[in-house]
Amino acid sequence: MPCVPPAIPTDIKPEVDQIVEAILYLYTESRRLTKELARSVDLTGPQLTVLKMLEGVGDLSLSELSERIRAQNSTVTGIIDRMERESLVVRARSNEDKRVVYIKLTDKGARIARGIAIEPMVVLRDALSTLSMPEMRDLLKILTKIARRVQSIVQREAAGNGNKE
Amino acid sequence: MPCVPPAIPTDIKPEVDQIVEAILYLYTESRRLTKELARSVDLTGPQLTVLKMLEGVGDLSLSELSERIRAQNSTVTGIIDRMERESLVVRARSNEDKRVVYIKLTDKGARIARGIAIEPMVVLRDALSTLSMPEMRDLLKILTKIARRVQSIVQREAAGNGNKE
DNA sequence: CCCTATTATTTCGCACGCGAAACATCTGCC
DNA sequence: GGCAGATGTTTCGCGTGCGAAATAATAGGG
Repeated sequence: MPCVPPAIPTDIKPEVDQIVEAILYLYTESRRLTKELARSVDLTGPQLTVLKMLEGVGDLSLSELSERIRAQNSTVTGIIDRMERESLVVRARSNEDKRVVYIKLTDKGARIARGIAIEPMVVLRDALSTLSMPEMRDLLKILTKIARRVQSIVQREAAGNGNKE
Repeated sequence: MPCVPPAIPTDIKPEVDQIVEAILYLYTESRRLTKELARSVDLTGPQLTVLKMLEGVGDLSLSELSERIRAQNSTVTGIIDRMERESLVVRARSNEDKRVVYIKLTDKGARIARGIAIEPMVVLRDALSTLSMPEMRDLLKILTKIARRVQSIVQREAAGNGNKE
């Protein structure tokens, strides 16, 4: 029989399940809606995210972009390929370091970005903004706590995989 | 400047952003980790989810399954194709209604499901279970509130698209 | 200066994930 | 009984999304 370290205590299981369920719902539904809205301006969800990101913070290298939208480089390469095909962005090789590629909005891309009122995860944002300030702070505090805990687990995991001498 | 109907009030924007950021982090990181763990038993993330679901609630039609794992039928068809290829599940046409297909675990599938201690979204579950009971209740209450709000927006959206005559 | 390790990006193969259209079956209504 | 519309599933095409390997360029030690 395999080793089973964590195993969630049964007395809190229902609450945990419900919370997970709620987070899954919020994430998938918001994502779906955003995608649908993006489609009305001929963009995909990730493309909208990239467009808005570049509009907000300016040119980014492909790695910086991947990190910010939480995707692998190989994924972003594909997204940028398709956006370049649509003339929404261009790739510009850096002069200082010829390995890095900067992604820049074209005029067309910038124009479209300006014209779009849709932010990624709109529905979630709208729903959140109906909360009272104390609720919002409570929520943020608890989520931050969970995130820190997840982060520590992730790091431990990563370390475990790395040290395979 | 274009018309921007919803536009989140600027005074709460930073909080909203941080909350969205946190939820995105929790979701993507948990998903990634689960996928990685699933890989150690030669399953993908969705396949693990399906396996555990069938183990927990028994046979399901393809539609029921899609609904429960929050995916389109066409997506689940593909997942089941691959799982059938690996002899983890079988399709069984219903006798009462020959349109519906029941997905059943094979012996092999059931055995593997029993042997796996990994639940979908493990990391998130583990992190959640470190919260105090009041924190958990607060969190659930607020998330439920948000989810209801999202749901009402989604429904309004759906109605708007349906009535197109 | 050169060789090696590192870093940035791309390529490849595969598994989702979706919407639209096709297909099969069922239901109700005549 | 027959047919029109509804329902369950699959097919198709396309866009992510990932990890591993390939490629290109830089940095650092000798």
